[in-house]
Amino acid sequence: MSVIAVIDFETTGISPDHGHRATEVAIVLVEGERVVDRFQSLMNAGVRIPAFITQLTGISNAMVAAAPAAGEVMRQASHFVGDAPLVAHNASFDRRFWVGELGRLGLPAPQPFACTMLLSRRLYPQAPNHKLGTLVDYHGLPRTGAAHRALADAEIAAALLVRMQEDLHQRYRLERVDHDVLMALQQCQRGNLAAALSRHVRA
DNA sequence: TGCCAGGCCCTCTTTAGGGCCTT
Repeated sequence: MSVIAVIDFETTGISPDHGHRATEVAIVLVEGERVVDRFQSLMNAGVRIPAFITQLTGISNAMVAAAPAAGEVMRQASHFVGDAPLVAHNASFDRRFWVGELGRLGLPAPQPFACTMLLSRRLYPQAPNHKLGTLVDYHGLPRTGAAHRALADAEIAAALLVRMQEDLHQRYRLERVDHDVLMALQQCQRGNLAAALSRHVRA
């Protein structure tokens, strides 16, 4: 059974192109409907954390100063993910930091990204909104830690992914819900889910 | 101190604009 890596970054801002850096990364490996492994670390990128980010995440300059260097952590994260495809909530954000931080080390970032926010918009258009915190309550998913910390958010995104896999399996009688199915669903037009998934339906 | 983005999606659209989502 294929493994999917669910990733979440905490950062100093929203744009690596403007010098913002990662402060924490967490990765949860999901196999089928089970979490089989976890990776989490603060990292020191040598930049100051704005006060409002500390207020949001609880991650302070002192915490990051005592953490391993960003390069060391990202090498470990890259090794941990390996060839597994990635999933994140609002993946365009985490993908930029994944590519940006690995790029600083001269490391490739070839993994395809699927996005639980885009998938949620497809699957649950009736949800109040598609923020991670809202979807936790909407689906009654367990909270495993403080929001806006990397591991807690990655665990929640992984639980959301499993819930989506279960719903896809039931709604569309899919043989298996792997990363290819998620990408097909993500890229299809709204209201056209069944057609997009037809080649994955059990005979 | 306050600001800095980008991809997706919807609609009073497509020769555009604005909301959502992430930190």
